[in-house]
Amino acid sequence: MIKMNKERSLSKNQQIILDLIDKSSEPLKAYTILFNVQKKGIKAPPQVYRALDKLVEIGKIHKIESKNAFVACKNSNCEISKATAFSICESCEEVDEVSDTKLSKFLSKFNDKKGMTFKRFNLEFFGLCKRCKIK
Amino acid sequence: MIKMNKERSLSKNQQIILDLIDKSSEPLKAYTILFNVQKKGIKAPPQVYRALDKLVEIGKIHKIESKNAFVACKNSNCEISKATAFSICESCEEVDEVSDTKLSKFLSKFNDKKGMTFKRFNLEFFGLCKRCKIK
DNA sequence: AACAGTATGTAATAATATAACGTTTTAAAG
DNA sequence: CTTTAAAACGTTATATTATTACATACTGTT
Repeated sequence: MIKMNKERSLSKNQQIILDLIDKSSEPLKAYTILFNVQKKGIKAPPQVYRALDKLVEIGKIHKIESKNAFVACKNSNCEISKATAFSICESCEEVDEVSDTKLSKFLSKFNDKKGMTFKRFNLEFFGLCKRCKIK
Repeated sequence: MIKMNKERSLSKNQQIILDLIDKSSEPLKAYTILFNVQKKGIKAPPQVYRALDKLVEIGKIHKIESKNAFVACKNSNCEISKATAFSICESCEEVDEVSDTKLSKFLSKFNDKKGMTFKRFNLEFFGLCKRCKIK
């Protein structure tokens, strides 16, 4: 395995699965991933879930909780994702990562009244995308 | 003229399940609910999921997406929940509904760069609660 | 009473995720 | 180069979460 600069080198299964998610235009579910990588030798759910867990952990992908599906991180230098926001069209199901400095600053600075310390947040917006509004 | 808050009357199963969630101090999962209401005649998953769907729809409960669990809405007059935020302790698993005017205003006003119109959002903060920080 | 909409009960099954095991590979230190 | 510990792997089985499908019953109008 070739070790790149500061880049963490992914294992074989992790790379196969990241490649698949990366080139997908939509969030992929674990079993969709499984079916699509069986020809590459990944045959069982734990192999997929383990790679997904790791990829999430190192910030290469994010889980869309409301859909149990995974998307590649668009912020190429995002290593550990602690501030994620997504827009989800309820009509066409398109999902996009929202990257807005004001938003992430506001939420990262947000302080709980009850004294909790936040390490991480996940925000999901639902609505209609430009195209679906017209229809 | 008095404008009545059109109270929706809940069905039997909906009421049983709402009561259970309401008096719970923690988010409840669908099958935990099922086991706890079997003595009341609710015997199968679809009965639980149908009631949950309806209760979510009318804003009586919220789903904590990252936990596949349900909590009662604390805003007693919240009819249709379109702006939800929760704090989740990663140590003790305590979940609280965050109600902060600034936060909900900021997020409700948030405009997507890509022209999406948002109807609703769900925000989940993760961290350590007061008590767990001390330990 | 007739109708539409909502809710119910039930069986079967689909979809999502993890446990538990032993083995192999990797990276780094001696 | 060998040792070693951590990480990743492969495999089987099973746990957990959620839905489909269909028949029946209840509720509130007209």
